[in-house]
Amino acid sequence: MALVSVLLPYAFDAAFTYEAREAPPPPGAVVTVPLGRRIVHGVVWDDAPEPGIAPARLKTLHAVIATPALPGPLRRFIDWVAQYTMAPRGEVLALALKTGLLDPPAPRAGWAAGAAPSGRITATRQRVLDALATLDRPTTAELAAAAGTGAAVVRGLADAGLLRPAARDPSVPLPDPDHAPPALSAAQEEAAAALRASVAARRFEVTLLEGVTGAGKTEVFCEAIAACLREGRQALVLVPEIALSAQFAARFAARFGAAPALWHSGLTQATRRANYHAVASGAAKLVLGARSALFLPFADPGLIVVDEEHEAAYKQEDGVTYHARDMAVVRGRISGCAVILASATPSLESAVNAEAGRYRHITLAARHGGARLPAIEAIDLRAAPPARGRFLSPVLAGALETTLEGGGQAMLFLNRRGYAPLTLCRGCGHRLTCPNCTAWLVEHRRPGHLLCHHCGHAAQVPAKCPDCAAEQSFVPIGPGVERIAEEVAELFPAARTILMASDAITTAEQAEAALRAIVAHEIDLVIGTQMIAKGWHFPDLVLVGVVDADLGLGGGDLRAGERGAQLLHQVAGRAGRGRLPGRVLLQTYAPEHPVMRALIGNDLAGFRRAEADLRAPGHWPPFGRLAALIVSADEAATADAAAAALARTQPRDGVQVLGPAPAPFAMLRGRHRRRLLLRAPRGIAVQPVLRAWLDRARAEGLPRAARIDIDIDPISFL
DNA sequence: AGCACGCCGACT
DNA sequence: GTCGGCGTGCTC
Repeated sequence: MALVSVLLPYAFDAAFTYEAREAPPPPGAVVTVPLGRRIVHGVVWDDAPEPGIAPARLKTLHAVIATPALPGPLRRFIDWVAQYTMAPRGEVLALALKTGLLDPPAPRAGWAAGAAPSGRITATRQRVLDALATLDRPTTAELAAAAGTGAAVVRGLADAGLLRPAARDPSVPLPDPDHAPPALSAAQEEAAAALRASVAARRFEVTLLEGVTGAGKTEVFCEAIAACLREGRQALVLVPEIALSAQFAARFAARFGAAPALWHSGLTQATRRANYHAVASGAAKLVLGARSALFLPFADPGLIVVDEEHEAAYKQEDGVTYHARDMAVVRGRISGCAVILASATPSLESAVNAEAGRYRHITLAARHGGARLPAIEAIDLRAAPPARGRFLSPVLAGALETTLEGGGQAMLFLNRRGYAPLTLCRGCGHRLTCPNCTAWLVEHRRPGHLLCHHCGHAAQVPAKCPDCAAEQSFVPIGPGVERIAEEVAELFPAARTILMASDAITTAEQAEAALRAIVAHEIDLVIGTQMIAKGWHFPDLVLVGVVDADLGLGGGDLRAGERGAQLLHQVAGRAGRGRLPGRVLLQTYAPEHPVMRALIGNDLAGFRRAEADLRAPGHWPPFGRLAALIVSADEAATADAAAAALARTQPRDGVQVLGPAPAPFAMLRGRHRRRLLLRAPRGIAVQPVLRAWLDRARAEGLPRAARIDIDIDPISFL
C-alpha cells in the first residue's frame, strides 16, 4: 500500500506519514486524516514519506476534500517561510489553510428564462424579461433592480413559469485594464513603461518605486497592474493596514471599473470563502489585502505590489514572526513574478538593495499635477515655549489662527492616544503604572479611565495616592491627542474639529466617513495620531503642525531615527496636495537633530546615507543580520535562569551576542521577559547558529517553564 | 491545536 | 473515599 506525507496545520515541523488505500493524492491536495482520536485537515506535502513508521502507529488517510489544491509555489513558500522564521512548518501552513474556507461557496440562487410562455405579459413584466436577457442568471434583487421594479413582479413571473431557478457561481467582477487610464506626466509614463515591461517579462524582478508624497505612485503602479491584467494573470496589492484598503478599493474601482477582491481580517466568513475560492480558481484578477494575503493559493500570480513598503505594520509580531515586505519578495521569487515595493520614504533595507543592484530603482521626484512639496520649518520650543499647561507654541497657534481665519484647513499631528501619557502624584511623584506590564497607564478622558496600551488593563485614578496617601493629588503629565483637542477647543472655539485616533475610529466605515467630511471641508482642523499620517489625500489641507516632533527619536532603538524621519515625512506630505501650497511646522527641542535637518532640507536620501554610515561598521541591519531571543516566564527568577543558560552557551565564532537584558517592556501581560540579540555579518545564516545554540542551552539545563520566542530580523525591539 | 495522562485540593 | 484543577507530552 502507498504511503503519503501530510503536513498538518499545527505546530509540527515534520509531515506525518499515512497509508493511502487507493492511488495517493498528489501534493497540494487537501485531505482529512486521523490524528489521535480526531479527524483533522491537512495537505499532502512534497516530502518523501517516511518508510520506517511502525505499522501499529501508521494510520490510513481518511478522505480527499473537494477544494482547490495548494499550488506548488505556495507549498515551497510555506517551507521557505518556516525555515527562515524558524517556525514549525505546520504553523506556517496554518496561515494558509483555514478550515472554514475550504467548502466552495454556495451557488447563488438566480433566474433564467422559463420554458412555459404562459401568463399575461404586462409592461413591467416585459421590462423584467428584457433585463433578464442582458444578465447572467441574476438574483431576484439584481433582476428587480435592473428592471426598475420590485421583487413581487419577479416572484409573479416565476409563479407563472416564465422564470426558472438557475443557480450561479458567485461571480467576481472582472477588472478592465483599459477602463479609465489616467493622464500620466512624462515622468510617470516613463516609470509606468518600465513597470509594464517588468510585468510582461514574466519573471522575478523587484522594483523599488520611490516617489515623494503626492507624486502619483498609485497611478504608476496601476499601470503595472493593468499590464498584469492584460496578461490574464493575477495581481496582489498589499497595504500595511486595513484602514487604507477602503480608499484603495475605491481608486481601483475607478481605474479598472471593478472592485478588487479583498483579503483582511475584517471580512465576513462568507466573503472570505468566496474570495479564497476566486483567488484559487484564478477568477479574482486583482486582490487587495493585508499581509496574510501572501498565503492565498493564487492560481497564476503575475505581480505583487507592496505599498508603503517601509511600514513597520508589515512585521507580524506574534505567532510566526515574518516581515510581509521581505516575504512578498520571496513569494515573487518562488512564483517567478514581478514585485514592486512602493514608498515615499523607502526603508534603508530596500534602498541598500536598490543601490547594490539587487532591485531596480525608479524615482518620481516631483509632485503630480503641478503641486509643490510643502515648506517644512522647525519651531524651536526652547525659544518659543508653550504657555504653562499648554502644548502648542505661540508660533504654531498663530499659524493655525491665520490658516483658519483664511478659511484654510489644518492638521495637528501627535502620535499619542488618550489625554495624558503619564499620571503622577503631585505630593510624592508616584507614577501610575500597569500591574501586568512595565508601562505607564494612559489617561483616556473619553471613556474616562486609565488604560494600559499593551495589555488593555483599565483602572480609575485612585482618590488617594497608594504611596503617600495624599488625597486628590494625581495630575496628568504631557499631552495626548485628547488634550490637544481640548487646547484647540479653548483657542479656537469656532473651529470644526475632528479627532482621529484608533480608539475613536475603529472601522473602515468610520474612517471613510471621516475622510469624506474632511475632503468636503466640513472640518477645519484635523487632530490625530499615526492614523492620519498615511496615504490620505486632503486637497484643501494647507497647514500641518507636528506637536512633538522629538517623540520616538530617543530610546536607543536602532531604527528610531529612520522611523521618525519616515513618519514625519508622511505627515508633512499631507500638506499642500491640492492647488494651495502647504506649510509644515515641527515643534521640537532639537532642531539640529539629523532627522529635523533632513526634513527641513528635504534631503531624505542624505539622511539615509548618514544612517547607512552609522550602521555599516557595526554590521547592523541591513549590513548584517539580527535575531532576537525573547525569554519569557511567569516568574522573574525562571526568566533570569533561562537567560543565564542562554548566555552561558552563546555562540562565539563570527557572531556576537548582546544581552541578556530586560526586554524594553520587562514585564508584559503578566510575563517576565528578557532579551538576547544575535548579531551576525550579512553572509552568515543565523538559523543554524540559533538552532545549535538552543540545543546546547537545553542540554545545559534551560528551565522548561521558560518560553523562548525567536524573532528573525526584529524591527520593533519591544 | 486538542486531548490524553497524571498528581494534589474541596465535596456528594 | 471521589470529582476535578490544569501542567507536561504526544499525535503518523
